[in-house]
Amino acid sequence: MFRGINTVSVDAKNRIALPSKIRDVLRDNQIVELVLTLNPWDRSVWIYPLHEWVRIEDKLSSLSDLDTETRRTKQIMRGYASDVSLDGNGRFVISSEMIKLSNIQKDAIILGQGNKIEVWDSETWYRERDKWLDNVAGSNRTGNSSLSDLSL
Amino acid sequence: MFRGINTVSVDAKNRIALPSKIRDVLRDNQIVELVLTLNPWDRSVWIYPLHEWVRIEDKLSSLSDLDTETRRTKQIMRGYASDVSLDGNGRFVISSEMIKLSNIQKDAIILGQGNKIEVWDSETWYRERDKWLDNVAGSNRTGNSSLSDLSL
DNA sequence: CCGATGGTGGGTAAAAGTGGTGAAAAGTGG
DNA sequence: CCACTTTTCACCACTTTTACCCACCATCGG
Repeated sequence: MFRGINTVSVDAKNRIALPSKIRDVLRDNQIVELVLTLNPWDRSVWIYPLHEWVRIEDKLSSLSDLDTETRRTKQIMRGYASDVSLDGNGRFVISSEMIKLSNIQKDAIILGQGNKIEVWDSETWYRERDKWLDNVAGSNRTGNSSLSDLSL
Repeated sequence: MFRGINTVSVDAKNRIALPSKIRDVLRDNQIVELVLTLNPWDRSVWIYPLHEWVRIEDKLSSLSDLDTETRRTKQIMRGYASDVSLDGNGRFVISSEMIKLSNIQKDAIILGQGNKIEVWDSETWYRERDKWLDNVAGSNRTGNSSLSDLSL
């Protein structure tokens, strides 16, 4: 569904314009409601179509409240989820809280990632990308268990 | 149902304004009666729609009184439960007793959590959140039990 | 060269958030 | 039972934030 990479800018009012390619996908699939949340591993932002997010939310709700770590997972993933509404120019507002967490500066990167969209601080993205590329180039391919299944 | 995070302030009269996003959900679902109680595990405040609270109250009632820990849970959760009424500006009063128990200072955090709303002291929340984030960042993704089942 | 489209910046009216006052109600002591 | 004090709650007023709208610029294609 979502694929490709785009550079976007964050303006003084914390607005980010969704690339028109992405908006085309949303229109073609009649997706009007989006939900934004934190990707805690990369500290990037995830944007899901609502129906996809509801699926995840339901799973979270079914987890127990007795274990502290699990409770925190629920609290943070659901707590940092917020509805995304686009203005007339296809822009959405990203809260300053989320800006801080994801360290997004003036320039950001939007990555299409199948069922979701990722938003990264551009510098962070390039650094992580290069780190991974360098790492992969030098290593033996079979060393990574989850990748070894791929026939590329 | 409830999701998202908001910062709110507690004024000199112990009033807290429910964020408009939350109020929208209440209106859309025709929820007018709310019940507030203590979340004994996190020392935060839980706010339930009345019909949800009744369900929990029934569950609590069905628990045995023989085990001390269970009895205390019943006593605290039911004992500290009180009706919440909103003023014309969508604010409710939190008792000074509850303030003390949850250590809520001037700044508080409101978290949407599915069938309920949580209210935290902001400093406590950020500390707990950062602890969890650091933990997630340091661990391999598959190492975290509560997250491993989620296909995000 | 010109028009269409995507991206960017900014102004303004409306809404949300916050602080305060006064009347009513509840609580307390004589 | 009454008088007095304290608390509570509904209402008003001000400040800040948000969202909507319009205008401009840059780029691309005909």
